[in-house]
Amino acid sequence: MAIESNFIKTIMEEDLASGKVEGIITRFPPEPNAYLHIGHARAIITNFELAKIFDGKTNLRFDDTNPVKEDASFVEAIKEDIAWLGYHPEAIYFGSDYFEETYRYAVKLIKKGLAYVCDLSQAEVSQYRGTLTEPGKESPYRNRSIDENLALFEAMKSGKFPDGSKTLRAKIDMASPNINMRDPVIYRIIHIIHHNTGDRWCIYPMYDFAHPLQDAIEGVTHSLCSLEYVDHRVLYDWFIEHCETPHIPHQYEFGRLNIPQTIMSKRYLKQLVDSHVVKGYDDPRMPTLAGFRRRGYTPEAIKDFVLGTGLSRINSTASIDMLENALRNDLIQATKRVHAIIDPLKVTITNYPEGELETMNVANNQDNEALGDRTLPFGRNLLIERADFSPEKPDKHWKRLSVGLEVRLMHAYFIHCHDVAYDASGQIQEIFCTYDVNTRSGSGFNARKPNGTIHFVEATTAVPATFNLFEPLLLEGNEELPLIERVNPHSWNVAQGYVEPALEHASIGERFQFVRNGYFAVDYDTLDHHLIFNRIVELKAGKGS
RNA sequence: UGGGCUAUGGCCAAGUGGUUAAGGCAUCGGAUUCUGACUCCGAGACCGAAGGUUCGAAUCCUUCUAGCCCUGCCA
Repeated sequence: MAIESNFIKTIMEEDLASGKVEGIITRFPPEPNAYLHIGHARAIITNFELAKIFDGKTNLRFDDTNPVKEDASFVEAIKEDIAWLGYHPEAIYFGSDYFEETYRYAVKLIKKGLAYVCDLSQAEVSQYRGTLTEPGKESPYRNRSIDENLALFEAMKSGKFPDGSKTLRAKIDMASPNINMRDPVIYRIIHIIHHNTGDRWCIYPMYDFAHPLQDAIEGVTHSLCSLEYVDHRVLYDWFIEHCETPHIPHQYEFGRLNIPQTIMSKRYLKQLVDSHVVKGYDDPRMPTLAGFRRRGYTPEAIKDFVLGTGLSRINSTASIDMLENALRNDLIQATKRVHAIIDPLKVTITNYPEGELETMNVANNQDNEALGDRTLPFGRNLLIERADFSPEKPDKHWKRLSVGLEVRLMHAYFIHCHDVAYDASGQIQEIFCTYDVNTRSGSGFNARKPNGTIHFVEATTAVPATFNLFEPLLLEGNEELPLIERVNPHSWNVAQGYVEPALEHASIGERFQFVRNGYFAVDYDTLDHHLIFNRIVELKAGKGS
């Protein structure tokens, strides 16, 4: 799927046409303080796809200007997720690579009388800032001389002052209705080891100051970000203008993409991991890209979802159906369609000779010859899905097996049920059927129509398997409750069942359509010849079910 | 009257003055089917509200309403 038309694409086309820019350069700038989640996919895909359309470039830039929150381990995880999505950045940068340059721009602002060292405490700065409806007051340190500011800033840089004792602030307008313009702090003192620059620096630029400069340094033409930065754009432009960067980038904002009941906040994701509600950021129930990957989602599906969802200046909430539909669309042509019985019910074919077995040759995917074919055993002892049998036909829409009814076993024969055995507790233990030799799959038999088609597995050759039927972690219930209590506690259900022998050597990560049971992927934790499958997504329900 | 952003069918979303307002998801009918899957037909909005400009407006203007963002030395 290609990117749909959207307002940013239009802007780029116009900029190119008018000669405002010569080429498109975008960037994806994550802060390395958590794993990427499905919400980030929109930003990643938008930046890369847009640049691709115009034969431009996209950088990956780690926005690491706050060493107290960031960690090198996240850098690797983020790189991996982006590569998984199929994107290869033109270059990988760190905001911290530009600390020297950023510092020089700060000095430049001081020299122009546009920045000053402020001794106000954090609380005082907050007080002086005013409120949403009242203007702020100017800092008493606002009019220090340029020389004094230069000396003080130099001293800040060389570690003469403790954390929080001083800041460098841009001198703009304490009465601005836009609070971001009320002399924003642009440098703060933090004595800590930075994951990239070690102890070389003890002053760190703020996002608002660093980001436009990073964009300028890299030659970014269209700096895309989310809606909450709209109010920051004037500041962005102010820094670009007054720092007189050789290159002038522009910021454009778009809305975030949410999924209902899904946790889309780094803070909460961290909480789930730290509290062991999940087994890690890549737990298959997590809405992280790593979680989706582990669960068996394909990057193509995520891309199609994001692209199909479009882009606008609205924070939108796309239904999970869209994501699942994108996944099914990808999987339906890419996966082998095989048989698995998740909740087995014994079937004995009473007129089939004991001890005999025959095999059916079946295509792995009737719509994709490239997937080859396999053999499927058939014999006297079979297993079918418990839900595919009812002692009596429940209603006229029933298209499965009942006593007195005949159904087709997919890729095999018609069977007719004539008896049911119950155990002591009244549960159905086993059913007895006869088969019709003339109805063998592929024989072209069409003398009569079966009541439906169900799938099966031959009991003596079937391979035991464990099915993880988990649901993604969803938030439910009272929004007042703590997050941990709102997470669906039964999100990981396990079933023991069987798969056909062809799957015995399935490889980790391989995906299948289990006919009538949905799509599954072989999980990482394959144990002792015992296959484990994660359910990725269910088949569409269809009418009457 | 702090500032900013947004408002198109259940959910996304094209559309930037001119035929019956694209498309996807979901839903509901129907056909087909060796998966009740897939596929294939068919069905739905007068564009937040009210005015106004215009021969003509979802697209321009006015007013109103609703939602979201902003008072980190976070990003």
